[in-house]
Amino acid sequence: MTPRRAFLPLPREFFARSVLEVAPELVGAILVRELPGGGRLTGRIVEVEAYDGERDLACHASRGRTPRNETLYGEPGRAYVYLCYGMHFLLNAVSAKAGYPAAALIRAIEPLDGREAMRPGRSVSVTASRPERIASGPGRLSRAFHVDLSLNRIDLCAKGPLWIAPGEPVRPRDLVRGPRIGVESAGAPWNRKAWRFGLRDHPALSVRF
DNA sequence: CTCTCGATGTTCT
DNA sequence: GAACATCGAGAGG
Repeated sequence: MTPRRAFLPLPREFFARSVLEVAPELVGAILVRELPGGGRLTGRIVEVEAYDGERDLACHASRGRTPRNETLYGEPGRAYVYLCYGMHFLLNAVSAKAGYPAAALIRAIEPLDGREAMRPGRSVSVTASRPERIASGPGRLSRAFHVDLSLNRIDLCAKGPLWIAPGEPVRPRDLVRGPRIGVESAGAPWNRKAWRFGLRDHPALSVRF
C-alpha cells in the first residue's frame, strides 16, 4: 500500500491566535480541495497576507460589520470567501477569536496533486506556458481550485470540500515579508505594514518580494 | 520588461 | 457615480 499523506486538518487553536502569527505560519501549509464530483486538488501555500481588525483600514471590517463580511467576525478556522472586482473570488482563513474580525488572505499556491483538474484563466496561453503559475494570485488560485461563494464560511479545520493541512517546515531564512499588495488607497500606515508573507524567490508568487 | 485600461457586481457616498 | 484585498490583453520600449 502506498503511504499516502494523511493531510489532517490544522486544529482550530492554530487559527484562534493573532492573524499576525497565523499568516506567516500558513506559508508552507497545504490547501486541500475535494471536488464535488470526486477528485482531490492539493497545493502548497506560498504567499499570505494578514488583515487585522476594524482599525486596519485595508481590512474589509474597517467600516464595520455588514452582511458581506459577517464571516470575518465569526469562528476562527473558517473560510471567508468574497467576490472581488465583480469577477474574482478571494479566499481567506478567519483568524483570532470570534468577535474580532481578522483573516489571512491566501494569495498564491504551488500546484501539487490534481493539476489536470485545475482551471486555468480565460487565456490558455499564459498558464499553458507556465503551469507552475496557474494559482499564482488570489483570484487565480480560487479559479484553479474551484473556490467560489458556496464555500464561504465552511470549516477549514475538518475534512470536507476545503481544508488546510500542515506542510513541511519552512526554514526561517526562506520566509520573507513585505507590504501588502493592492491596498494603496488605505493610506499610511496601513498600506506600508509588512503584513505580506511568502517563500523567498518562489516561482508561484503573485509578485516578487 | 513597463504601462494603461476594460471587465464585472457589490457596497458605499 | 465611484471605489474596490484582480487579471489579462494590448501597445510601446
